[in-house]
Amino acid sequence: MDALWKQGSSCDWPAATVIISDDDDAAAAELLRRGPWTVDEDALLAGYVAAHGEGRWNELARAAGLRRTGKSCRLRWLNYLRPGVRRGDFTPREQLLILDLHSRWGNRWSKIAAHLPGRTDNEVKNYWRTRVQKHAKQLGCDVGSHRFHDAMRNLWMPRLLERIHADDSAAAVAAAAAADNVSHYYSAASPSHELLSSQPAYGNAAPMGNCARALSPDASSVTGSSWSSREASPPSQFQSSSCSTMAGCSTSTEQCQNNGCSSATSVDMFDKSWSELLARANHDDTEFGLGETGDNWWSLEDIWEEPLY
DNA sequence: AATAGACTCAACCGCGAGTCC
DNA sequence: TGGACTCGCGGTTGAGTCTAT
Repeated sequence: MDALWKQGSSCDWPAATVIISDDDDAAAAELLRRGPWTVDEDALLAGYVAAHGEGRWNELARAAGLRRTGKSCRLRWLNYLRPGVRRGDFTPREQLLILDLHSRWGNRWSKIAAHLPGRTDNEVKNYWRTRVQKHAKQLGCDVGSHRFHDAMRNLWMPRLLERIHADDSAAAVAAAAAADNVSHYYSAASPSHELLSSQPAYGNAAPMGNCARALSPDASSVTGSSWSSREASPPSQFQSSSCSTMAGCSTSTEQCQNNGCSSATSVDMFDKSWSELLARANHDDTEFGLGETGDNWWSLEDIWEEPLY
């Protein structure tokens, strides 16, 4: 379609792009808006869906008086207006789950997003393309390569686990202090999953410890081995990490940063430490455990043996 | 302060599958 | 059976924002 694009300055809608069809007769009826949605359009769409429900998007668009395609309405509703849509940075738990599920299913964004309550396939896809592929580029390899998968398993995922443990530990300590009952938490010598069980449930998701299992029907087909399933401790590059202990990261943001960790307020905590870890791995002549894993991909279940809640 | 390049993410596009007539 | 239509998915784009120089 050789459509003519212009800014819709003459219509009563806020400035936006409209399509004028080449067909003169249809032009008047084919004024379709594109580009960012306005508040009015959002209200119109949300109100109509609330009253009549989802589905039949083309018909809905016409009936609601929206100068949008049904496709556009559906996308706007699902990715933005739908109740329960979560916005903002991905938490370390979500990042870890994305890495794991992508290793199983590949670019099945909607399937992956279905296991991240409130997240859309578009968000997951964007996260992968911007964050993950950026790291692959830094490594000079493809995201589908063994090298990158091993880097994720041996560098990225343990780092995320550290962060999750640190955050949860700090939160637990804070909660205990607030209750003026700190000694109870330390003297109980409780395993982490008991400690963390006091944490509020994340969204509507199942607890992550169970999540990796419950949400992975084909988990049995994943046969990859990893350091945690064969060793009692992480690879050397992580044992030597200045931030390899929970205490190293949980005491304070400042200390964490001084120790070489990313800020506790930085959700994509690996961004700032990627180069550092990469350099360390190269210095240690580490090939990301490629030889140890053979042809098998890593699995979240391999490195996440104890429930986090 | 200005500019260029990098990055993010909302939105669009094309295509295949499913449904209806 | 097959054509029209709808839906949903994955890939791509580009405007706005951020960051480095």
